[in-house]
Amino acid sequence: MTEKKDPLVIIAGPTAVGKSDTAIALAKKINGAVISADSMQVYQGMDIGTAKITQDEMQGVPHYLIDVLKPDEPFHVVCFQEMAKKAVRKIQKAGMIPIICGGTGFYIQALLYGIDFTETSSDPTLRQELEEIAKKDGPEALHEMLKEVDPVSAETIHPHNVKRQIRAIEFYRLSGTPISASNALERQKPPAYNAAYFCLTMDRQTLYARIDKRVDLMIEKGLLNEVKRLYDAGYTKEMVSMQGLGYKEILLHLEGELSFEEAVYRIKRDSRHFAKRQLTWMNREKDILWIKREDYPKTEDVVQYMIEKLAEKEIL
RNA sequence: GCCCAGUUAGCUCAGUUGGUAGAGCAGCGGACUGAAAAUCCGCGUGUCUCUGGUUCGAUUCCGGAACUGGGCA
Repeated sequence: MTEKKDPLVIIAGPTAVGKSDTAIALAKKINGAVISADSMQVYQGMDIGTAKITQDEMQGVPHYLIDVLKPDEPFHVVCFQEMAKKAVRKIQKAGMIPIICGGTGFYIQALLYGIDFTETSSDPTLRQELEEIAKKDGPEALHEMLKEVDPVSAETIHPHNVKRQIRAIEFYRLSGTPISASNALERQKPPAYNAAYFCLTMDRQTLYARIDKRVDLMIEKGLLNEVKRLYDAGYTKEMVSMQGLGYKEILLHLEGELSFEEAVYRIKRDSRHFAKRQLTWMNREKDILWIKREDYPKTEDVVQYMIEKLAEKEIL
């Protein structure tokens, strides 16, 4: 407790709950700058489907980690962590307060707790090999492999969850230690910042109605054309960016596998599922300050509440 | 008006040779530490449309009614 940790404001919550607006309103009040914690808004040319805020909407508030990559460039937690850390420092140097705003809980966790990913990297060739094994001999074959090198992970990771099994095996191959041991260690870390972790939420029905409406709006704004443009530019559904909600479905439609109607239906449905997953993640995060939109219908009320909390935590 | 077919979970439909029923989707819950808008897991009681009859017992068989869809007038 000798040195004081750097301040950090976090605004999280499910998709369509109103995070971006809140972040801008707060930033204007407290001289803040926004760092997007979003795995899709980093990509250029993906504006409508990610509900990315426009230059106008930013109202002069600086934004980081938006439009920084081309859709064929890789992006993942470690990229996020590095870039976000840098952005935090830069914002602090400018005498401003960093506001993390986004719905990717995993990313926020990685930054907040300073999870150490550096001891291993990733190995695309190995991943591919393991993927083939899963395809040929079934996911159970991978599970058998995992059991040998990391029985603890084999217990926790479901045999059908190919992605997580691959990562666990990869981790062991590269580091010589089981990922389960590393995770157990990392889990004990205290937050690396003096953070106020806000999570916006609202009644499920209202949220779902907002999601459906927002998807309709995306269609009106020309999501189809946006995806067509990306498709024509040669971006394919194998890319991480094109697995974003709204993109993968429209892509299937463009390739003739889905009617437009079905694509839209799926975007709405999967966005609802996504929102639920986001909430599940937040539910188990520690020290979250929940804000129910029913209790604070106006953005200015939310901001007012946040400022009170920030003062309590001596962030302001 | 007549003739067929249907009516079972929020939706689409199985099924019960008569012993009160189950899939997919939706919905709900959960996991997650270098793909995370990804990936994966768990959860199924509902007047079996209503109403008479046969039967120890009917959602199931028979009669009638209502509604829906199709055909003929």
